[in-house]
Amino acid sequence: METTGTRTDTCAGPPQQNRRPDGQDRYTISEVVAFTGLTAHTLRWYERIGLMPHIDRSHTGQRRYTNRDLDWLDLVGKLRLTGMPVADMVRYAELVREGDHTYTERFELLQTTREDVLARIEELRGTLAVLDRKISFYADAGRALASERSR
Amino acid sequence: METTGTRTDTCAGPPQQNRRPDGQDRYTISEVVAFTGLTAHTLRWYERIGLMPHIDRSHTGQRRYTNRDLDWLDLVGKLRLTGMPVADMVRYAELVREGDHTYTERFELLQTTREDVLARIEELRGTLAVLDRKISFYADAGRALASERSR
DNA sequence: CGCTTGCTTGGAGCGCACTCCAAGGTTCTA
DNA sequence: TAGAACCTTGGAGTGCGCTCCAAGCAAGCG
Repeated sequence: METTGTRTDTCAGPPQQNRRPDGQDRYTISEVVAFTGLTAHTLRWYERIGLMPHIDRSHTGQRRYTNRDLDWLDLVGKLRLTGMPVADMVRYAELVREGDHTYTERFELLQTTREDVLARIEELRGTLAVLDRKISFYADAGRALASERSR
Repeated sequence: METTGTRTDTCAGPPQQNRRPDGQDRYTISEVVAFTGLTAHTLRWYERIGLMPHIDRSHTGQRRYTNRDLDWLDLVGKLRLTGMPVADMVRYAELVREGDHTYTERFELLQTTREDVLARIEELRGTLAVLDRKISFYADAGRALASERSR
């Protein structure tokens, strides 16, 4: 049976530790599932579309992830939260693979993303203001109804 | 030809005015497209899935939106920005249609949404911190490379 | 009157990000 | 050494939120 989103009982949570020290960091896919909250399907899919660096294999061909891979997945998770399309993340991954001469392009991509995140936060603040107005309206209406009932 | 996302040249922008005063507020679908930035397809689809209140029709059956409808679409737009699923918005619309006795339920739904938005903002802040760290890393690397080149 | 533009409908299609399946090989535990 | 649990692959399927299509009616204009 495929282990799919098993015991991530509580929600996402902060970056899980329990990592092994560098040198003994050869995690199976299901360990990475436990670390990241992603499914094994998604991890393999990320690899297929070029979102992952080359992943080590055991002598029988099973994936063995490293601490570096986990770090990368942390970053991907963060970028995902910003709403960045997977295609853009793949672009970034390609730049990383291409080597040092892509530093400026990566820099620009990150800065654009940063601006997007700031804009998103502002949008959400605007929405929060609207929600707060509505909520206080309903709170007032609720109080009015309650005093109506108690009369 | 279907008018689809015509002259919303600049980006979303603040809530457009140019509304007509209440009483003469009978907008065609293409006017609402101009106001909201949504497509006519999307507006009809919103109606089909129950996300809109009943929309007035002209004597020949064409939609005539009111200022109230525009207000509702503004709210929907804000909620959409929070990532709230359309199904949840439909639920909220149903509660509104069902009348006053759903006040508490609406109140709770809005409060839950408010919490979600706050959590989203916090997530984005976390991502921003990561981005800033990476950006300053690349900025340093860029400077190092520049001084390398100038030697 | 014809022409263009806009609006109507139900239903089909699309892009994204997964999500799952089938069939088979591997690894761990008792 | 049996059996359960886990891993592999390519490709197909899913759910969401639109997005578009075809065929037809309606309104304004020269």
